[in-house]
Amino acid sequence: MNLGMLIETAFRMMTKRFVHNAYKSGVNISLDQWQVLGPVWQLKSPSQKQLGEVCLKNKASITRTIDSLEEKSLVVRVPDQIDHRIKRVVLTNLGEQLFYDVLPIMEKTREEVRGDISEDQIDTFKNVLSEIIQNLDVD
Amino acid sequence: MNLGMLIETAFRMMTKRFVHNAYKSGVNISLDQWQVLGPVWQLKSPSQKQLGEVCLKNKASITRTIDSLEEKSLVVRVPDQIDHRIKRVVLTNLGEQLFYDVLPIMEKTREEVRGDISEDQIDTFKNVLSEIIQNLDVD
DNA sequence: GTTAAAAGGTTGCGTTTGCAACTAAAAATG
DNA sequence: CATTTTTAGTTGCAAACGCAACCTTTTAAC
Repeated sequence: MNLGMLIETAFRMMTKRFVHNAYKSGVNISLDQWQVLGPVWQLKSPSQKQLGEVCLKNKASITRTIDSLEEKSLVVRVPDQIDHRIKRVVLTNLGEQLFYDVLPIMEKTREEVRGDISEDQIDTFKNVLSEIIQNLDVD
Repeated sequence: MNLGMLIETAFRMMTKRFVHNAYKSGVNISLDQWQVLGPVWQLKSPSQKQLGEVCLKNKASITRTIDSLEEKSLVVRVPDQIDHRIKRVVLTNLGEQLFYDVLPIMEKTREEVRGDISEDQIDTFKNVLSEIIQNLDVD
C-alpha cells in the first residue's frame, strides 16, 4: 500500500471512529463540527476568519459548519460592535455542555488510534507529517 | 497541531498537489479517478468488486468513479460472459495512453511529497500508519 | 471627502464520500 | 426444481469540501 492510500485510509478511519464513539455516547456531532467547536471554546468568541486560520478550512467551509452548529443551537453569531464585517462566534450553554461531553470521547478516540505505538514513534510520525506539509507548502 | 489535523492536512495537500501537477501537464484527472485507473491497468479488466477491494472504496464510489471514467472514454464496462452480475472494467486505448502519461506525474508528486525525508523515516512513517489502521480495524 | 481597493462572510456550483434501499443474477437450501 | 439467501452493481439522499462570484463594510489613495 502506498503512502497516499495509507494516509487517506488512516484519516477516514480516524474520522469514522471519532464520530462513532461520539454516537455511542449519545452525542451527535461530525468531525468538522468538533474541529470548529473546539477553537470556539478555546479562543472565546473568535471571528470566522480566525476560525478558518486555526482550523485550516476555507471561509466557505467555516460558514457552513457554523450554520450547522447554529442550527443545533451550539453557537451563535454575534456581529462585532466595531467592525461590522466581522461576526464573532459564541458558544451557547448547550454548546459548552457538549464541548465538555466530547472531551473524553476525543481522548478515548486518541487512545484507540495510538494503541501500543510508543510516544517516540508518534513524535517522529508527527514530524514526518509536518515535513510533508512543509514540502508541499512551498511553491 | 494534533495528529488528526496533521494527517488531514497532509492528505488534502497531497491530493491537491497531484491534481495540480497533472493539470500543469495538460492531464485532467482527479485523484480518485487515478486511484481506480491504476488498478484497472494493473489487474487487466477487474470486476468492480475487485476494484473496490484494491482501492479501499465502497461499491457506490466505484460505480460513480467508473461512470466518470467512462464519460471520458478512458474505460468501458464489459459484462462478464459467465456471471452476468459482474461487470469487468477495461481500459480503452485512450485510457492506456493516459495511464502512461500520468505515471511520471505521480512519480514527480511522490518526490515532492518526500522531499528530503530519508527512506528510513518514510518506512517508519508507513509502519506507524499501518499500525494506526490496524488499531482502528479491530472492533 | 470621494473613489478605489481590500477584507469578512455568504452563496452557487460541481466533486467526492458514505449509507441504505433497491434490482438483477447466481448460489444455496429444502 | 422451487424458494430463499447471497452477491454485484446502481441509485437516492445527505454531508463535506474547494473554487469562484458576489455583497457589504472598512481602509487606502488620491
